[in-house]
Formats: sequence, C-alpha cells, structure tokens
Amino acid sequence: MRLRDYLPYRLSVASNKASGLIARAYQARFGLTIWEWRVIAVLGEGAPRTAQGVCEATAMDKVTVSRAIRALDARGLVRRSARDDDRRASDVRLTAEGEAIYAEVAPLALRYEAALLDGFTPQERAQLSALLDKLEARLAGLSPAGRSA
Amino acid sequence: MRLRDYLPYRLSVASNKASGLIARAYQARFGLTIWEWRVIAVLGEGAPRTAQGVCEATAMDKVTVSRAIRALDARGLVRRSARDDDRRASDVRLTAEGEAIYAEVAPLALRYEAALLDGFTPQERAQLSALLDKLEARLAGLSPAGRSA
DNA sequence: GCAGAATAGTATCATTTGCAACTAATTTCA
DNA sequence: TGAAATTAGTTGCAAATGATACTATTCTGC
Repeated sequence: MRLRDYLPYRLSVASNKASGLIARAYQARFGLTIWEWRVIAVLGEGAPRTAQGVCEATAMDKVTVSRAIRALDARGLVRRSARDDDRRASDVRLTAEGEAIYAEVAPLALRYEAALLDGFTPQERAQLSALLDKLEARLAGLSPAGRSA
Repeated sequence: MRLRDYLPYRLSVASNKASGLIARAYQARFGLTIWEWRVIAVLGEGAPRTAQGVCEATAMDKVTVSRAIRALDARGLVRRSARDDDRRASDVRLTAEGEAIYAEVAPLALRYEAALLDGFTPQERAQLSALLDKLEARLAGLSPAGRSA
C-alpha cells in the first residue's frame, strides 16, 4: 500500500491544490468563497433556482447553500423572491451586480481550467472527462446518499 | 461556463465523495480520521519519519500532522523518539498495535480503491493514473507553494 | 378535510480547521 | 564566536464547517 499511488489520496491532493489555487484568486479579487462562487456560477446560467435547486446543481449541502445565498444577498449579488406556488421556497437569481461579477469571474475560472489542462492533447482531455464520468458513476453507486462539499 | 463540466469542480466532487465514503469506514471501524490514517499509511511503509517527513509524504500541513501524531500517540499507535542529531525533531514509528491496525486498515483501503475502479479496464486505469500525474505536474507548476489538505 | 409525514430553509452548537504567533534547537556567516 | 535567520514542532484563537434540531409550509392518503 503506497499512499502516493492511492487513488482517493491522489484525487484529494489534486482537488485541494486546484481548488485552493482558484479559491485564492476568487477571494483576492472578488471576496468570494468557493461556495459563493459555485452559487453564482449556476445562477449565471440564467434560470432562477430555489436553494434546493442550487443544492442539486452544486453538490453542496443545504446549510452551506443557505449561508452562501445569505452572504450574496447581503452583498446585493443575488435577490430572493418568494414563490407563490410554495411559500417555503424562494427563487434566487443574480442581480445586475451579480451578473457583472459573473461576467468577470467566469472567464477567470475558465482561464484557470485552461492553465490546468495546458499541455493536454484533445484526446487526453476527452479521456480525463470520460474517466471522471465513470468514476462519478461508480461513486454514485457506492455512496450511501450523495452528499459532498 | 457550465459548473458541472468544470474540471476543478468535478475533481472536488469526486474527491469529496470518495474521501467521505472511505473516511466513514475508517471512523466507524477504527476510530481514525483521514489524517490519522494517512500518517499510519506512510509509517506502515516501515521507515520512521519525523513530523516534517510525514508532512512531505502526506501532503498535510504541519499543524494537521502534529495533531494527528499526538492523537495516535495518545492511543498508543505510534511512538516518538527524540533524535540526537537534531533535538527539535523526533522520529515517529508505529507501535506493534499501530502495525496491527495498519495490517487491518490497509487491505480495507485497497478494497475501497478496487471498488472505485471496478469496471475500469487496465488501459483505463493506466490512463487515469497518467492523467493524474500530468495534472499534478501542472499543479506543482502553478501553485504558489505546495500546501494542501 | 384533516392528521401525520415530508420538505424548504434557517438557527444552534460543538467540532474541525488554519493562520499566526510562539518556544526551542540548529544553521549561517561575518 | 556569536547574533541573526531558519527550522521542528506546538499552541491559541478566530473562522469555517457540519450535524441536529427547529419553524413554516406543503403533500399524502384515508
């Protein structure tokens, strides 16, 4: 058993390094945590979402989502509007200011991804993506009930 | 920008799911945290290591290592012995009881890895490993100074 | 149409984490 | 030699995190 060859360990190291790198950039330039950024990223797709919808789209748990949305709301980057078909839930969407942040952060994020994949051939990129798909499928089968953070 | 296709996000989700799955098993059966397990895993290779050496081998920061070693020491799974060539540092090694735990946990860990990779062909396993190598190399180049957790 | 179960989201509290400061020992090099 | 800088490891404290419990609302099915 060699830790440095152990797949879950390697995933963890790679993921933490990548996330840490990018998180520092979000934090330094926009004062956003990774979770706030994830919320912005899914809302940036256009459609409003409930907190629950954000949970599903971001693989964050509901407490984390609740806090991220509250922080974004406090900064005026998102706006919540009660739904009349279900008054427990609210639709969350980006404000104009939130859109502006999204428009700046998204390209930055993509540049980081491009930097990570710099030197990967198109074949390698496709392989990596396919292998991650496969891994995700395995994990979905093995996990008790898909939480993550 | 689609979050669900974003590489750092995908790595994070896969890593957290895999780690969480395995962490639950360590915790439930042996009362070990992931960090304690990592320390045991590297010490299980045989050679004693200083805390610093453990840091390098596990990609953990020194505070985390210090705490993990202390907890393992308190449980009698590792033993520390002052070095006389440098009295700031101690060599840490597994006790007999630590070895016994290692002998039980390591196969369990490998079974989990095998479960993750169930359905992967040998080619796919090799590809995954090679792609992670490549990613790690990129990350080493991009990261300010390789910390992680 | 109503009692009980389920769900959206929030609040509480204990634990974990990480940074920065600290002690003690060692190295550097003038 | 010996003062300044560096390193090993620990500690303290503030912030992040997560499990659990809670409120309010909606669904179920009898």
